[in-house]
Amino acid sequence: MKKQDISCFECNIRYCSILKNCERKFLELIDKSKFCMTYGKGQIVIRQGSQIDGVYFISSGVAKVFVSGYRGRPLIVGLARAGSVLDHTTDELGKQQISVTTVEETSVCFIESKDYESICKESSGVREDLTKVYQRELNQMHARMVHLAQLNVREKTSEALLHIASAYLLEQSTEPFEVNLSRQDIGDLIGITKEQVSKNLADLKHEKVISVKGKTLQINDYKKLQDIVGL
Amino acid sequence: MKKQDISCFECNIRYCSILKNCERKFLELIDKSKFCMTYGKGQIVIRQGSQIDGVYFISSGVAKVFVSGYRGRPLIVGLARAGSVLDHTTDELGKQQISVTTVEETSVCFIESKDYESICKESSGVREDLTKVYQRELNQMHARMVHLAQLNVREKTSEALLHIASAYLLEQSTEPFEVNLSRQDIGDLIGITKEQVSKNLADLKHEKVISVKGKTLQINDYKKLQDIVGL
DNA sequence: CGGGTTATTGAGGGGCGTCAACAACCGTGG
DNA sequence: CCACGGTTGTTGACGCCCCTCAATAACCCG
Repeated sequence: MKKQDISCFECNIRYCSILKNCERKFLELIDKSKFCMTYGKGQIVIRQGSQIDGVYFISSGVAKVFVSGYRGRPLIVGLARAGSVLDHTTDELGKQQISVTTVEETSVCFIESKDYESICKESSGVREDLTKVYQRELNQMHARMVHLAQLNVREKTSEALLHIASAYLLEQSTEPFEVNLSRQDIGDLIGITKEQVSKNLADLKHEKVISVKGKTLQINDYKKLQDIVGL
Repeated sequence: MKKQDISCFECNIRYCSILKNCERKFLELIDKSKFCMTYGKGQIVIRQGSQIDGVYFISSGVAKVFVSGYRGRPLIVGLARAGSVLDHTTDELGKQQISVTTVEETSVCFIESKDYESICKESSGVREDLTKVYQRELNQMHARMVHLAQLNVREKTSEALLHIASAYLLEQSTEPFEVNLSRQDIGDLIGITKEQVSKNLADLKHEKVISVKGKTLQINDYKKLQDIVGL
């Protein structure tokens, strides 16, 4: 983990993050109080149970956000990518309720809660965007709950692939891309075993829906994947 | 559904809802712009896809909050009870993303989004509580996702019972109480079939953990249920 | 190149969904 | 009040999906 400050005004996610409508004077405040860090792949950004209270912005890279589950298995509740914000992730006592580890090299910015809250209080731009983020997050979580509850493993595998693609690629690109997630990780995204992931990826490969070679993945047929997931 | 206004100042949930720290002048505003309604059991409060944009407060009763799922099965994402708030339940276009139907006779208050937002903007008390509500909600959803993903049906049944009890009872009361949820509903709370609910309730009954007679349910041993759920 | 992790594939078995038959319950109308 | 049809709940048989375990292969890093 190395520290390297970038100006908020030149940040690549300035216009796609939750701060896109942040007024200039507040962005200046954030710029002064923030910490920027870059983590190598596989490093811990947040550890569940720790007491750091604040907000993290992901400015590049991909990280897995997970909670500890049963019998030693985590559940990956989502993949964070450039533009994602990790907010309100603590309980009432300020203890982190999630863990975050990087999958790629990723850069994050951190603002302490008190600084962030004072800005939220003042800035209607930030507040409105925050509201929308919540709305989307809530609806996404509901969708994922349905997937976890009702899909079979083939459908779950397809769902996981779509989730991964949306974290790694813009739109529905059919470009090959390198994924540093293990089969176990993919399984933990959707609550199935690594063996089932292997088998179902093999199936989808034979059906030419995807191509897999080593860690590179390529999605040839988004429509088919969406059809499998259904709804 | 019948309309019947109650003053916010005399409302039974005034001090346990999200408005508990709402300043007097804002509560006056809410009091003027709100609509109070009482629904009989089994009535629709919100229909997924409808365009009503605003916030609902539950002042009494119990309602199921659900999203449509696969193969005609809904997933009940939670039970709302007195003090619950249904907020940010629409997508960007203002379409409701959840359905809510009453299980008991329940009273709700409704405030239009624009009124609500102007109050959020002004009232730091409301805003802070809202933040905490989000925090809790998010963490609860994560917990439920883990349950959906990783528990077996016996554990899921126990989890559902704890969920129901917390919606119907104060603390961990061992009083019998009447539940108007069908076995199917209980199954839809946690993604299992009604038959499995039946079987597992019978098991728990034989183990004296619960008592069931008709629609009345009694939880004798909370600790045991929590042990079964584990973690 | 070699040891350790990760991926693949198959065999086996059990958990749980599906189906079906029957019982209990509920509101309605005779 | 009982009759009765419709809904809901209970229980069992069956079978398949998917988890577990294991053996082998592929990969990765020093």
